[in-house]
Amino acid sequence: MMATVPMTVAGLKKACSQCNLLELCLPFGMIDSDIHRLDELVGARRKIKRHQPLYRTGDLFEAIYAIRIGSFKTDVLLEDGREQVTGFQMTGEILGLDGISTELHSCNAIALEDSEVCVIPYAKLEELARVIEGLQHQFHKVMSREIVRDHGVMMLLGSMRAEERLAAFLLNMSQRFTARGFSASEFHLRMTREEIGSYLGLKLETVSRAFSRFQDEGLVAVQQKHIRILDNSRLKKLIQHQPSVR
Amino acid sequence: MMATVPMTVAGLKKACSQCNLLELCLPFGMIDSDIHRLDELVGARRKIKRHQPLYRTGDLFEAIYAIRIGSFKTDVLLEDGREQVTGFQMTGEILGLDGISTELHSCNAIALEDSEVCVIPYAKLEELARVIEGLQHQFHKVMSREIVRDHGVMMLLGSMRAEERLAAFLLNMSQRFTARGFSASEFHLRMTREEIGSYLGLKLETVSRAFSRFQDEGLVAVQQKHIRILDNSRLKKLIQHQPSVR
DNA sequence: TCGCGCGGTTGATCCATGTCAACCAGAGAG
DNA sequence: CTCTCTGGTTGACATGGATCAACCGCGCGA
Repeated sequence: MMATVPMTVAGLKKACSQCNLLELCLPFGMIDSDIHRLDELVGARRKIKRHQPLYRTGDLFEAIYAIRIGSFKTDVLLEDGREQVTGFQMTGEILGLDGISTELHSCNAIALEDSEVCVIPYAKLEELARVIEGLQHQFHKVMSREIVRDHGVMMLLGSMRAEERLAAFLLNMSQRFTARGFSASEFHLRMTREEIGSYLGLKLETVSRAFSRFQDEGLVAVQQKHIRILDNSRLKKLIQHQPSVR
Repeated sequence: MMATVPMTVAGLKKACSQCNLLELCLPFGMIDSDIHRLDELVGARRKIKRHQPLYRTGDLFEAIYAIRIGSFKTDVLLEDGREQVTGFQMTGEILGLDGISTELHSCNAIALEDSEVCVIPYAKLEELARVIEGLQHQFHKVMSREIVRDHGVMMLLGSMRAEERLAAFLLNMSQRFTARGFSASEFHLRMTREEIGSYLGLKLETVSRAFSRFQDEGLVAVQQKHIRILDNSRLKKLIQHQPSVR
């Protein structure tokens, strides 16, 4: 059983230019001729089984990863066992940026379902970014977007109440599913209540109760991991309506 | 009254190579000959008065900034007035990375005291990064470090209790003062209790009470914004000792 | 097909932190 | 030197979410 499945060179030569995730992934916004030059960038593909790590805290950093199939969570563990989920990633999104700063990964990336990633050797990426302006710029955008996203999560964790957090989470998921051509109003969550809770800074019971309340209020229909958003606009209002009128 | 104070070309030509913040700032780790080439990068310097913004949410992104003198906070505002401080920045640290992704700044950067920054035009930075490998790499490291730092804050906000958060905050400040050649155990905070609270996801009263409790316990001596750390190791233990033994 | 176990839901109670309010101290203005 | 204002401290009380515990039901393996 190999965890890593290198592909033939022939199979890889067309990695990016033929990929249907182009719109979401690193090559976004690049001109066609440059995208063809990207094909040499992707070193291999790697399949990761559900619950298996793509990388772990402390692993040597050598590559970043673009998700082709499936989804992941990233988390940070404290010595005493506490876990903080720092993000959920879906197809087209980039994993591993945390490793650049120290050459060691600073979090764990765990597959939420059987998944597959493109391995992008970091040295080669830097090299190519020096000659393909579009790649350089897009890569910087991807990192910056991650920083902005993190600020959003801080906002969530620092200033919002439980139901606001869950509403924001659902709307964010919905928006990302939409961007991938799936339904905005009906989707399947790949993570457990506990993982959602860890991400949102809540206990799983609180997440569960918030789901139930949303259901009672007719905002969403919840059946385990299957979510149907019934009242998008009321959900949106929930987020930025101050709770106490003072 | 000009907010922006462009310097003479002569004054700028030596911007980075003569700067004593070299060890902390963008040029870190670069070889001497490259650092000299950096001198052309810094476009101007800008002085910012206490409480004034370096940039605001929605401002067009054109440059990143390296802090020469002083300190800043960055924050995100919600429509209903809630504020989340996303970070405090000191000399040598880089501001503005949030703007790359959308070409618009996505947070406010406010001076906590009279400060001065080096303006680094982003277009020029990308251009130089394509020819100076060391600059490219260091720039990526800076962005990655920001992402890792953000994950740490999420950990704080998502999984730690009030006193743990404050302890982590104090230790982080101490470590950063040390890196700048100041005392590790005695320093002056530039931000208010409310700003600390916003950063840590707490109300100012809770911050104040935690300070008082630390003082009672002999961990630190607090006099308004002046902090003296008396028992570093006990402070450290506070962070990762699970509170409930179950 | 049945039984087991994990993930999810719900209820009762507790507690950390928020809220509201009073007061205090130092800094800056007149 | 005093007044005032802003930031900080402290106390009393309220509450959102955590904790603990019971139970439920779906999916998987035997």
